Amino acid sequence: MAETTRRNHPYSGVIAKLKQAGLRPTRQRIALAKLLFENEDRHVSAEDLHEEARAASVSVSLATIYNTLHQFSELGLMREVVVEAGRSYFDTNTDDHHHFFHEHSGQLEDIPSDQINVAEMPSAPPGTSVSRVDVIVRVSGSAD
Amino acid sequence: MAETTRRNHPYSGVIAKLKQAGLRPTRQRIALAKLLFENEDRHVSAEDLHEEARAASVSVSLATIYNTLHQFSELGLMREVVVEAGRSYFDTNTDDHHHFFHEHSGQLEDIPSDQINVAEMPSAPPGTSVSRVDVIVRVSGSAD
DNA sequence: TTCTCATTTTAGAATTGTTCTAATCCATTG
DNA sequence: CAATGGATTAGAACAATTCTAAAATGAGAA
Ligand SMILES: [Mn+2]
Ligand SMILES: [Mn+2]
Ligand SMILES: [Zn+2]
Ligand SMILES: [Zn+2]
Repeated sequence: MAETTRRNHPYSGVIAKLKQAGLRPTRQRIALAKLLFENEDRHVSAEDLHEEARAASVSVSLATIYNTLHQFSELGLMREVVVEAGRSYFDTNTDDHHHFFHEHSGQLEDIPSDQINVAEMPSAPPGTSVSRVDVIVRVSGSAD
Repeated sequence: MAETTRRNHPYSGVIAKLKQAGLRPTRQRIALAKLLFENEDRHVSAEDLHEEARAASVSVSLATIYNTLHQFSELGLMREVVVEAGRSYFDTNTDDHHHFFHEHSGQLEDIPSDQINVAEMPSAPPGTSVSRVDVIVRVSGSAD
């Protein structure tokens, strides 16, 4: 169905997604959503996406890139991942999963949640509740 | 022995530590090492430590705070922990352990490694080796 | 001791990633 | 269409960190 829809009306996939999330399908949001969601799952920084938009001749300001990434994240369409001080990554994979972080390249790689198992978690400190558990496996090239 | 040494020569503890690490025991490094290592394990940001030094009437520039935290980390005297984009924390606990991150206060709290168990780790991607595994349990106050 | 020199520290400028502002633009609705 | 509230934007502002190059200082030699 998503297939058919996409073939007949090239934009309706992301437009529907945006509307469902309660966001106006503006030119910029549609273009960014296409870049983000009509490909494989990705991990992008704001600059990455800005550059990618430019490369695709989509004119969007950096402020809008940030606005959009934050809105998409708040609405659960994607999520923010922090691995390096001073730079945020945004992840289009919203499934429960973890990450390899390649220290030399700065790339993130998914670890599906069934390939890792965090057991014997201590209980959350009094008065708090767990909002998320992140496992980051930092790897470096063997040549390093 | 550390006890006796410390009683007789108040600075020799950290001085020895610095020398052993191959660092000249300068006034600034001695003062910062005392603040960092002669108390319980801590998680500090550069600004935190700068402020703490000022409070203790130790005159140290912010540049030196950064230099020192990085040197100490590179030499294995402490380690850097990244939980929020845009701010680094430095951890005086060099044991293998993980963290609760209190989202409301920005505080880190240790989880001893025997209280958590990361099992069934996938093997590192070809050509890489694991340099570290970080588990961050993000918690928010139940009132949030 | 004093001298010497490499190491360290420093103030302030520069850089980086991100957020803010307030003017303009545009999607939606009637 | 016209009205209007939300969205976008350029550029300024901001916060954390790094850089620079000049001044200070620790440590060993004389
Ligand atoms: Mn990047
Ligand atoms: Mn702090
Ligand atoms: Zn991911
Ligand atoms: Zn810790």
